[in-house]
Amino acid sequence: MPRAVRERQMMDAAVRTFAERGYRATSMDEIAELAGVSKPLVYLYLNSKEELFTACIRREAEALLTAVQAATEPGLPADRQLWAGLTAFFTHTAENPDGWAVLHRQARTHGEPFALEVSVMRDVIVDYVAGLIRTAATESGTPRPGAGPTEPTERDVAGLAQALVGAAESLAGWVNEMGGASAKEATATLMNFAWVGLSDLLKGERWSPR
Amino acid sequence: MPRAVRERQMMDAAVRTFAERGYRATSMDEIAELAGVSKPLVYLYLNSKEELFTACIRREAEALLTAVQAATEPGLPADRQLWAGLTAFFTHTAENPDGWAVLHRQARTHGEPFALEVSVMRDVIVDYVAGLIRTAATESGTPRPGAGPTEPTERDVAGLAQALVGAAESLAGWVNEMGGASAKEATATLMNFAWVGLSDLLKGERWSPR
Amino acid sequence: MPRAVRERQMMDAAVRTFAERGYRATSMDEIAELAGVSKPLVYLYLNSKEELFTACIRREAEALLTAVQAATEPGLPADRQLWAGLTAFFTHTAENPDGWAVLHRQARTHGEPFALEVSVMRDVIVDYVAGLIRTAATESGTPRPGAGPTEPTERDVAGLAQALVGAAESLAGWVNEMGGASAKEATATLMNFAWVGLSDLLKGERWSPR
Amino acid sequence: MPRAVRERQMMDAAVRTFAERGYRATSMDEIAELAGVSKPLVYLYLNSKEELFTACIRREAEALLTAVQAATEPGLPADRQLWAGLTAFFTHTAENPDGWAVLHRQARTHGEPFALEVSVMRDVIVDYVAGLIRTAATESGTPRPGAGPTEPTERDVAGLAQALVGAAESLAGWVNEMGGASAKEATATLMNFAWVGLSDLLKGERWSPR
DNA sequence: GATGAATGAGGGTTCATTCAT
DNA sequence: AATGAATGAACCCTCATTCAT
Repeated sequence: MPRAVRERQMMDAAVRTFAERGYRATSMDEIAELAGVSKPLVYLYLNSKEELFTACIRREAEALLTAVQAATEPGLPADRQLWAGLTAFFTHTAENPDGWAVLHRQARTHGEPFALEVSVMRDVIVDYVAGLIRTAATESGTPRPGAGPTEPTERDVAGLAQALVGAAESLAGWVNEMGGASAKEATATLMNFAWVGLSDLLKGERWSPR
Repeated sequence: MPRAVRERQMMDAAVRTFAERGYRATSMDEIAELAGVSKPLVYLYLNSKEELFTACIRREAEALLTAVQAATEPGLPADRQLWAGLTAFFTHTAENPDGWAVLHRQARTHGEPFALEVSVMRDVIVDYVAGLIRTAATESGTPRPGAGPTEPTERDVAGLAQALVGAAESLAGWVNEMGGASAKEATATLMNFAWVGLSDLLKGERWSPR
Repeated sequence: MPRAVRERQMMDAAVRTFAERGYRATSMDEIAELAGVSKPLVYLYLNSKEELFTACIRREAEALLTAVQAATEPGLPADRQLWAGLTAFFTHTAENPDGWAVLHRQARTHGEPFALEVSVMRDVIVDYVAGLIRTAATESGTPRPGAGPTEPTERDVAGLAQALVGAAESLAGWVNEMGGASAKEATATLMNFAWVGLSDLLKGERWSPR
Repeated sequence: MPRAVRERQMMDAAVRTFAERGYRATSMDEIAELAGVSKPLVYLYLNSKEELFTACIRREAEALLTAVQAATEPGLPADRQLWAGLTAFFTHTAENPDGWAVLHRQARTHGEPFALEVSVMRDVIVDYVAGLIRTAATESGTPRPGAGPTEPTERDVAGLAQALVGAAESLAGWVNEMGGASAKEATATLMNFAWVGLSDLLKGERWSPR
């Protein structure tokens, strides 16, 4: 059996087990057995538990990023791009619950080396979303006359992007657990929730205490 | 030294270490050393690693819930309540980053017994937020004439609450990491992001593709 | 509460626990709790686990020996003495199953220091029984004319005594476990089994293969 | 080195150490060192201390039973069968003192799971002996005229078998300790002690107090 | 006379990792 | 290309024992 195939089997087994049990609670024996190979072979191909976990993170991160990027077409207006990206995101995480668990739960909980790996990908996404928000601000045309400052600060944009991504992550987990809610539904919820408010925000409306 | 004091020392050490390393990667030796006691004493007072972790989760969950509940006054309008709750939430998590890490990252990643513990608390919060949204829908008065259906379905409300809480959780991490943003800023970001859009949503505006 | 009483409570608890769990599996905590005192008090009175176990062995050995010796009257014929002794033995072990378990099972299984203690008592009994057998040989009068050598060798006597005591010990356990069989029944069984054959033996009868 | 060989080495070491120190006082380190392997290997092959101990008990019980059964020929008269069995028993226990110690002392002292294991074997033997006694009763021909009831009750037979086996067990220890007495001598002692009296017993003679 | 507080030491078990084949 | 055999190190937990009060 060619090496590439074997490697994929091992990583599939690893992702599944890491997702279920967590990094520390997963033993190399478990992975080897689930992959149907002997333990030394796992070491021969993937060197160590740490490298194996890192490889899993990278593979799943890349798969997720690719799925999202493939769904967005640069030419479209910002809201359409966000809509497409969210749909792809919810679809992919629903189809790859283990990969998503590894990225979202496991990688971020087991110390710097791994958290960093996924943090990079997350920053790429957050930056991308921030870009969409900025574009939307530009597209939104003239602010309502007499309204407050329209241009959100960089810090505002960063916070908004952060919040939007966080909300999406949270919904992804919810969709997986509750079942029922399709990727489309989740996307609609989030777009309504965020975009409608966002557009008002860009027109200068603000909420403030009292 | 009296037992109660020692116990608190141990749990402080435990929360800190669990937050940093994760449940499995934390050794009882580490906790004992950080608490300045011998390992058997930890067992004498807290019985087992599992019980210790559970005790940490419960303590931190209670502290967070108490902080949030103490900040909200039932009489106020929904948006003011949400604002007060969010402020308390961001303040508390910023002041207790380790406790927050245990609740948000560690407890949910290490198997049923622990995840359940924190899931209960989260559900309480999500339900509370859903209640606020429902109240807001009632308070919001007459819908814009000619607009679509105003009353959001139960499922909508649940999704919105889920997304809002998820966004808040995500921002809590961001606040902690980035440092600069104060609890007030984070609250403002989130209120603007969510509430402004929410009110439009309640008036019947919807975002839809195309 | 006077020291003597406390000490007896502790040793009662110790005998019971040692009998049930064995020496190693019994913890000082268990004994202290069952005795209703604090652990340091046990150490104050009985110094160490080893000394405590030894004290238990000695107390129970003495009680058993005393019970057996009190039952036998030196003036009687050998068979009556043996009968009286066996009755006392079965009665005492049935009434003190824990003490008997400590002597017969635990003390002999947990290494030299303890095994020796009980071995001494056992040797006293075996020697006493051997004496009875020797007396019986003398009392038995003239051997059947033409028969083989009547006087059993010292080694024979020792072996017989050993076997008799072993049989008694085995029956004691059986009586305790099966219940039902009273001390009298056990004694009768053993006397019939051993003494009848013994008297023939002394008359020169022997069993031999072929 | 092949697994089967290693396993036997480990069990040999285990039997020896358990016999000397007892179950609880024996550490897996000790066994591993005596077997000349590392501790993890012991666990890899034998799973746990408990299973290891059980395996030892089973192996030794089987070996003893096999030795005794191989020595007895079903066709022979009862006394010859008993003689052959006893000889085999004393020979085997003298040649395997550690195995005998594990069965007779350790297994019966360390709680239900183990005691049961050896209790089964002992019951097989006691039943077998009881069968021999019953056969002897039948073979013994006409009772002495005018004597009391010849047929011993079932309870009598059980008690006699119990006593005989107990005596044998006790003598086995004595043989091992004293060294000098060979298996043949021990057998002779016991046959004289028990069988001669037994035959009189079957003829209706009884011992009774006074 | 009695105890709450505390620990050094050791035992059962698991695991990531390597080597000879 | 693949594995059976083997281990150093670490972890959870328990226990006999002491001291200050």
